[in-house]
Amino acid sequence: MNVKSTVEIETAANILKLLGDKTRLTMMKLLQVNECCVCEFVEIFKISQPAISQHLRKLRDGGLVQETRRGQWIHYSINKESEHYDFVQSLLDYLPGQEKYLEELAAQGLRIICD
Amino acid sequence: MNVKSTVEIETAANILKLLGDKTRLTMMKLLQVNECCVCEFVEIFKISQPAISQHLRKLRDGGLVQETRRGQWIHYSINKESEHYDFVQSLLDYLPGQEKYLEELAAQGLRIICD
DNA sequence: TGCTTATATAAGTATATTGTTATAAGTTAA
DNA sequence: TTAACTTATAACAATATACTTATATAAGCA
Repeated sequence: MNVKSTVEIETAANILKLLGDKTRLTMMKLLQVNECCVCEFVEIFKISQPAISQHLRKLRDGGLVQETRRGQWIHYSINKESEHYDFVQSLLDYLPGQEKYLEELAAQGLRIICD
Repeated sequence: MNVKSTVEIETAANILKLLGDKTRLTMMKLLQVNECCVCEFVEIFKISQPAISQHLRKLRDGGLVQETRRGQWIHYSINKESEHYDFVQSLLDYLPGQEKYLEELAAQGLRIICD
């Protein structure tokens, strides 16, 4: 195992605050293994589209995710270039997979509409 | 390496929210290697004694730390029996040691007053 | 162009969080 | 018992957070 990098306390606290919300944490766990379209998050979570957008903005402002526009859709993915990628991944590795949400979408035929 | 236990998303979000505060995160990092008296935290952080007490209560209610009374002093330590001990430790391992605070106390002769 | 769809931003509100000061409760010792 | 000391709790205020609805922006298409 490589030497573990350290994260300054204040920086770490900010990251943990971002992840200390059920919606954002679930988003991050989904993004750990799948790129997701905003419209998918809107289907998955029981909150409004602006609320989704605001959560994603926080994650993006914190450098944890990045966005890619594909036509009229915007896909979010983990920012692998983040200075704190290892730290975040090690946290996410403790969480159970949240693929159930994607499977539900697939069952409803909603998974592919923005691919 | 042993199989990693998983922490339910909601539980993890609650723990991360607890740790997503600079004061509490620093407390936890200190407790990772030292038992600390409330009075030491009061010296270390630039907030009132009740504010310290309220942070410690949150950590205790979350099961992350435990208290031991020693005469009129109360010492806090990491709760090694916590179901989420590994998860929390793995986070703390990414943070730089905060011994500087204890060294400052020692330099002022305040480290031993409640031992 | 104008219409539809996807996403972001603005503004407002309810609640949560983090601090404060005042006070209570528990321990020690005169 | 009374006084001094340590810590916790209560009450409150300021600020932050996470929603909501309304609206703006951007892309795709008839």
